[in-house]
Amino acid sequence: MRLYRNHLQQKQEEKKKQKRYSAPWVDIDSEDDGRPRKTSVKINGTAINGHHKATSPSHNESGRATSDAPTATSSKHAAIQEQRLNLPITKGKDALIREFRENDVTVLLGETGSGKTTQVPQYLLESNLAGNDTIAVTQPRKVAATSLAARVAAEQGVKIGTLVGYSVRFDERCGSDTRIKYMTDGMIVRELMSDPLLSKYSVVIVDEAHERSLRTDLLISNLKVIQRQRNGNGTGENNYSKAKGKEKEKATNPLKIIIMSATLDAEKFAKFFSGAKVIYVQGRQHPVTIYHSLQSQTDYVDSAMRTFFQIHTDQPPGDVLIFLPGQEDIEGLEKSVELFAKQLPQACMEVLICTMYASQAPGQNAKVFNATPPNTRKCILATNIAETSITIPGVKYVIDTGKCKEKRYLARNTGGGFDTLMTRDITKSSAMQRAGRAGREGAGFCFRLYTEDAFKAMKPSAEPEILRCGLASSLLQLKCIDQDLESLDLMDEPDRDSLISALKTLFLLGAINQKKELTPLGREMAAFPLEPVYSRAVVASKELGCTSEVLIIVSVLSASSKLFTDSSEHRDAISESRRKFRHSSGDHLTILNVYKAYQDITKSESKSGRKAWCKKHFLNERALLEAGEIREQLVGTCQRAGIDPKAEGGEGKEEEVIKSLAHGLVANTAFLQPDGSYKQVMGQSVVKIHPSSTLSERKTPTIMYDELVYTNQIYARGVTSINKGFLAGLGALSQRQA
DNA sequence: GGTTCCTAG
Repeated sequence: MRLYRNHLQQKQEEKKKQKRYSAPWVDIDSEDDGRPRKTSVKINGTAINGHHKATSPSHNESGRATSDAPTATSSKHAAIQEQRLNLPITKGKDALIREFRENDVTVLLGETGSGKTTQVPQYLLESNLAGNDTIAVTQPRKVAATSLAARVAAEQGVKIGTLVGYSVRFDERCGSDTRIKYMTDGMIVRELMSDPLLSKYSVVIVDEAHERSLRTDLLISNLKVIQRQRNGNGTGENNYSKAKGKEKEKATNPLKIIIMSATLDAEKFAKFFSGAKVIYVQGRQHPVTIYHSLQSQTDYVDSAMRTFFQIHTDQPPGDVLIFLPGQEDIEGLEKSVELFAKQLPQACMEVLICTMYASQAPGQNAKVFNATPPNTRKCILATNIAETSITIPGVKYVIDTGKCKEKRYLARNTGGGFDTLMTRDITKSSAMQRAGRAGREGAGFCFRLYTEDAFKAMKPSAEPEILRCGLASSLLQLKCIDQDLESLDLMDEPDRDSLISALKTLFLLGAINQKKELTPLGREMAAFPLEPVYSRAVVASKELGCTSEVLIIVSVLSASSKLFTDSSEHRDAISESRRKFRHSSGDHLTILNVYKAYQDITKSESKSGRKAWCKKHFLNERALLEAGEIREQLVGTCQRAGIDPKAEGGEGKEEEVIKSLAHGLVANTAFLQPDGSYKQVMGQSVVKIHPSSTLSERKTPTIMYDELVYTNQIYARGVTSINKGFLAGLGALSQRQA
């Protein structure tokens, strides 16, 4: 395939002639016949099913299903049923049911669009394989859980929260009659703490297991143990009738496990469950023609731009999705595409640029879903958010830079104790997932800004999260159910250093003792859905009488969206506006000021007034709303734990708030050195206050911080000035010698 | 002078 290069670009490229690629792309996928592939269900390599009628894809698994209200008219219901029958998985229904009946553990390998996530729970229910208990279907993301539940409820013709329901943080739609329950993996891991055998569920379906989130991994390990306890010492044979005959206590109802994975790792799951059956279900995806660049492109932002204009000037209509590692590159590319688009000849289609990344305001993100205006091509610049979380309609072309950013925890005893955030090459499965985004609605094209050899050299799939992140929080949760990261049978064992780091953190906080045993304080802390450093602060605030303030601060810090919006464009206006909320002690009390100011506004202003106020002060209202929900939840936890959530230090008691936080952040402290940098109290690292902090550029003698992140340097984020004498009182200094 | 993506009765 040859790509047209226009005059404008040629001028631009003359300087970089040596970098140019003459015949830019190599076709590695010739399966471009414009027809959806035939579908089949294979069991252990054997296809047990034949051809499928070619139809347009009726719905996707990530589910844009909420519009199908359960009050559907009969014709609407009929339409839904027909869509159901046309799913690739439908022809394999009987074979699947047979397999589920015969096996306690099944690994279901299903491509996107196969319908496995919506159909399998219904098959189990309809064939009475779940007995009278509930079928749990876990998801790594909240949106997926809620929208899938809505879709399946519509298919069953019931209202959500009756036969079909969901359970995610802050939102539960379940009743006593709920038999199919979609939930986040975090939710079921929390349930383990009160019901270690998960006795409510007769089937647990772990979806998106290939993503290997920390919570999914912990769930899978626990399921293996639970199944052994509930089914007797099962050796792969069906223990259903055996267990039933015993009529022991209620918890002995048998458990079936279904692991659903998109690709590749299926054998690993099967092996983990001592040779469980693997079933393969093909999906429905339109063909995507993939092109690789002939030479590796070092300046991926620039070559993404050139590739976009090649498509734009040469290819038929269809939107373009460009994958970039982060906000900075997105903003940069946005500017240059804008600039070039203005100089296009009259005959060209217009270019509409949409940007999409998690920290962008929701309204801005939502713009990609607007219909593309006539004679216009959408150019969507996105991070990984468009890879799995969100499906954008209308995309026919994908440009893949092959880069992403990855967070990785560096253990304390290897000179770390902080997260690194680096741009790195993506994995094979990620590259395939990105390419697939071009084939959702019809045949598509993917342009990779890296060579075929570079693709071949990529790692097959991402490292599981358990090898990449801090473990203190999970370890504390496990300790509460008498388990341990060391003794638990895990698919991948975490790093020794990472484990020691987590133990050290919990010991410093007083959550475990020298014998690694859970302390009463640790149990108190574990009740809070917070990082241990923050639950420690909440517990400390009880004595210091300022729980109300600490809950606010900790809630804002735990929210997934950032409180302050950031854009290189209005940098000065932003810092000017922030001065109003600034507290001289640092970021934590500044957060408190912002939250209180917002609370005041809420009393007098309408919804739109609040929104305008946030916009004016460059605040992210979503963060404030989310913090409000978290705070409410924490108030409930406090009440159950016998902590008065309304206890307020009030005016003049700011010191108490800082002290409470310091109980949690003891290990996150540093001293000013003569050269203006900071040195960790515990650890050897030299750190710098992040430029976004109110304390950056100030010479504060002693600081505590929420976290360290290594990007270009080691930055401390969320910084507050702290009294050195008080720090010594917490034992932080003596720990240093130990 | 600068931040991928998720998530917790």
